[in-house]
Amino acid sequence: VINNQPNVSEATRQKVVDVVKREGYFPNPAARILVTQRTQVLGLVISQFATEVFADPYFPTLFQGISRTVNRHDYALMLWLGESLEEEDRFYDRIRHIGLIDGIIVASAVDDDLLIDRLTKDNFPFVLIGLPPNDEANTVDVDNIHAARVAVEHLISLGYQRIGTIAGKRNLSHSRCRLDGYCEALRAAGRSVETDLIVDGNFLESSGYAGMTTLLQREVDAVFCANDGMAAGALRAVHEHGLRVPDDVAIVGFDDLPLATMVEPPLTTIRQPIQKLGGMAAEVLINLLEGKLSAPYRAVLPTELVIRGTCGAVRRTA
Amino acid sequence: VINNQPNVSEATRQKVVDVVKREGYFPNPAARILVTQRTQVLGLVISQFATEVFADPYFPTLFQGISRTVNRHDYALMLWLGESLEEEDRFYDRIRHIGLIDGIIVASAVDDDLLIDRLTKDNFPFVLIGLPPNDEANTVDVDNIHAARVAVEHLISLGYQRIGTIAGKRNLSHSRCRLDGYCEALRAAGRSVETDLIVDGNFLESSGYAGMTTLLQREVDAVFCANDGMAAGALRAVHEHGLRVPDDVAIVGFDDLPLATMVEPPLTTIRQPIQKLGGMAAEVLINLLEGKLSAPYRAVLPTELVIRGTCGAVRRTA
DNA sequence: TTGAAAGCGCTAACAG
DNA sequence: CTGTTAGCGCTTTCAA
Repeated sequence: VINNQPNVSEATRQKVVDVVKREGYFPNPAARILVTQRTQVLGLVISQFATEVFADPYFPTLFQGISRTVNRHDYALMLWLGESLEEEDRFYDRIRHIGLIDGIIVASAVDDDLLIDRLTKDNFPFVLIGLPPNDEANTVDVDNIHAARVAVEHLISLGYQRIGTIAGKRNLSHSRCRLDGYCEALRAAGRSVETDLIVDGNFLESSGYAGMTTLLQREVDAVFCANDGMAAGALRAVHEHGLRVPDDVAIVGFDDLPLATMVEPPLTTIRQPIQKLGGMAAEVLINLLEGKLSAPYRAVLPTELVIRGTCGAVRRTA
Repeated sequence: VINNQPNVSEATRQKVVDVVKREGYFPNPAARILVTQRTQVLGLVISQFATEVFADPYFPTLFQGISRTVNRHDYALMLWLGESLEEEDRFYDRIRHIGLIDGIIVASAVDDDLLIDRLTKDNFPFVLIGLPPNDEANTVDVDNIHAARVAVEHLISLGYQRIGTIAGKRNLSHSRCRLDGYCEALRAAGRSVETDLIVDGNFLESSGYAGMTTLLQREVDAVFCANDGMAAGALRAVHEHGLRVPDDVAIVGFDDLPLATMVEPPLTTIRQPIQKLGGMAAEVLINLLEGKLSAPYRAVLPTELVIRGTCGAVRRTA
């Protein structure tokens, strides 16, 4: 009766339901897990690297998307934040064997992530938010290359000449793709990619500030930042150098977080559907677990260029 | 052997350890839970109201503190984000009975939170981050009243005359305490509390902006904001009105989030040890569960006034 | 110090 | 359609 099986008479069902109500009965999940071998719990893993950017609203937004979907399917969600790298071994075992989980969402993996390797080798179900690291992995992502390309093409179409970029850490597929998109756009427009105009950041505001300080010396007139946080830092650097945005320097960000509308001028940026990305990851994982989808499954969500105030109108023609 | 019991010979122990290694054996957690009645899992609940402010770095920071402590004790962490209020009933049952958890950390409860009532009534172990809602509750918090008072006293000591405040939602103990502290400081200085100078916010940047816009019309020369996000909004409003900070208007925030140093001028604010707050909550809950602490347990963590650039030097004397 | 046995609360299979 | 039973993998107790 409890599990809504079809072959019970209405009378019996009613009787049982009554007793359940009266006694406040709940099935013991541990016993159920023991026999079904299913926990109805998903694990969400944020690897070590990400903890430094963890305060970025990107993650909470992702959580909300995941949580909503997980709740709707009557699953639960276990959270694992990576600690130091040395502990990764122990970390993996804990997640995998003590974790009581049916599958894992990996929210932010670096290249050659130990976790991904192990998961793949052990054939444990997981969905990665990012680029597929191997042929078997299930992934959910946006097309970062395309999105970045759109951003930079926007800059080009407005007539900017020396377009730099502040990239994220190179061991992240997101960062590399956005950088690739930047290069593609430049080449497609018949321009050369100057390595001088590519500086490294780490997604934090401070690194955007530092990166922009460098780029300003190299006389860029526009910059594409791999996320909004760095774009905000870049904006601050431009202002502190006594220059104006977008008159002297244009800026495009990536993410479209709330802060994009809080800075002055508001940020032109690429919107990615973060919440949906999380929801989709959870949805895919659950469907995979329930056999409604077969691995490897890949989903790509659309992005959108949001034009605000950091790029100005069309200005010069080359 | 597995559970490190004392009465096993070294030889046997070694033999077992070898086999475990070789076979890659892990005890089945469900079976263990079934018999021990302990899951070694903590639940972290963020109630419905908070989801709107969830992107504020406050929560990720709290998570990190909790997660670290939880990991160190070899516990795991289950995450529950509140959904719509109508669902609260179902939500409670899920957390409580399907949740596989030994205890709960409630990160942000509103007054008369259904969850708290139920937990208390059911005598289920939990730790609340905030003010004790009843005599039995275990809590971890900072002294918000005192902290707010220090903030406003700072403003008073610098000679500001018309000091307003942008408060958070009144159904949150944090908000009320910070407002109380504001009032206390004013009264202690022999000033009257003008209700005109108290405006309501919701912890979001936008509400700080709106609140400041109102307060500017009422000609404040200083404002205490219940969090840094609103302080950033207030700052934006002041700038857009063509006024300068701190020359025309002084601002004090609360939290000391990274953004405090990212705005211009950097924010004078109250620093609260968010990560420690989370760690302490987890620590207390675990100790409670393991009988090393007895309920009700209360911890109060210290805060600190961080002076930066939004309050200026001493200027006028009354 | 070790081995054997009971039982945690459930689901699934099968007999009535 | 309903009632009974075996067994999931562990911990705990008790006997050897």
